[in-house]
Amino acid sequence: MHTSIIKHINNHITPSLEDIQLFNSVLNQISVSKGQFLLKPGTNVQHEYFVVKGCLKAYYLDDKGSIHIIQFAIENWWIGDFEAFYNQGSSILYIEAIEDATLLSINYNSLQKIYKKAPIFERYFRVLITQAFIAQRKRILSTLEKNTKERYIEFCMSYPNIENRVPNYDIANYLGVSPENLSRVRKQLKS
Amino acid sequence: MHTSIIKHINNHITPSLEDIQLFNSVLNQISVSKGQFLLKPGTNVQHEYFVVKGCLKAYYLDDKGSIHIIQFAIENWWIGDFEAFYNQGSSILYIEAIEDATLLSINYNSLQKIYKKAPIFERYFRVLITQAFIAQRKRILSTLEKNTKERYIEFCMSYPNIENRVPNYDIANYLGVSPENLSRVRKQLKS
DNA sequence: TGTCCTAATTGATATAGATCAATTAAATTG
DNA sequence: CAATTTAATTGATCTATATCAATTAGGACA
Repeated sequence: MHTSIIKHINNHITPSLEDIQLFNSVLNQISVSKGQFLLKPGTNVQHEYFVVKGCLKAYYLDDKGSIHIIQFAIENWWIGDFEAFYNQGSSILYIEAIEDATLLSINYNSLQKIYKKAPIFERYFRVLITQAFIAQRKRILSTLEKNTKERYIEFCMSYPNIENRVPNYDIANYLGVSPENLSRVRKQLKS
Repeated sequence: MHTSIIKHINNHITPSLEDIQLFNSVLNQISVSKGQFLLKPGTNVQHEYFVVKGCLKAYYLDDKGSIHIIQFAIENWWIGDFEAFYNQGSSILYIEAIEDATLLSINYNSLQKIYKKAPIFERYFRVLITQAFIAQRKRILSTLEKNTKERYIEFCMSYPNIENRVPNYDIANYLGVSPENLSRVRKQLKS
């Protein structure tokens, strides 16, 4: 039994034991070490991933060769190219481990079967996506409303302790500012 | 029967006739005229709204008194304070009609009952929220990646014909730029 | 149809943050 | 643990866009 994800599920829905066993049975455990990729653009996306241990980032590489970080994921977060997974298309994102990581993967077809046999999992994923939606709205509002300093503070609070797990240039990238600028902001915050 | 929303539902799921009738039975039709508010901050959010006709905007008013537009909605879009609705909390958003509008509202408790009796609607809303999630991710990426001109073009393409329905200062606000700047950008695009 | 009000445009200036370049600090690795 | 690579900091400019102020254009309505 993959206890960490089951705990996570039980925090959101109250499935029967059979439901849990069904869900548990389709999970696969994966390890990636720091710097390795879980996903690259062009790959057909068959899986979403639950983080048991470690830290990862999902990013987009644009035409000009610039990276844009979409999401960090730490313990008990789901990560993946959600759009491609949902449309069963090919990925536009890189997902790279920032720390050695242990993950659980779930396959698209397995998930569809689960929805059929145990529809309560529709709710689980609806709740998760709703929360992710709300978090994104916060991020958009934050960009519109706040300056770099305020957004850095907000970021540190919403991803607890992440500033010690993720390089600053990644945080700067996530916030959409230059590493130099973030460095100056952090200096101000110290004093 | 509220045909426009039923058509919309049928585009996403294949419910039984009874399911449809159940859903239809809990909808209420509402009219708001241009400039009127569908929702204001502090209100307990009991409803989400489907736009039958018209155009609306949802925005947040920050501490400094600045407005930030979260979303426009035209025909066949859902609008509301999704976070507050989901948490059954009080609104932080204004929703205001930009044109005279006809809407269908659904009540939170009714929706919970529908989820129980006709769980296929869990799927309907999961799909909608997933699409909204994806659209938001695009908006975040767009902000990170593109300059004002590129984002204005992208905006016009993704909300078809909206530049003729919505004032430019609202579009500027949505994009997070000043009206003056957007005006200059539009001038460039003409030539 | 003219008056009033709101929106859009244009010009001049200010500023947050980007970029470029150099230096220092911290992590990796043989 | 020394050597090398990678990240963070600092300083000096540059630039996109904000802000402020004034003018023009459009729409709504009496």
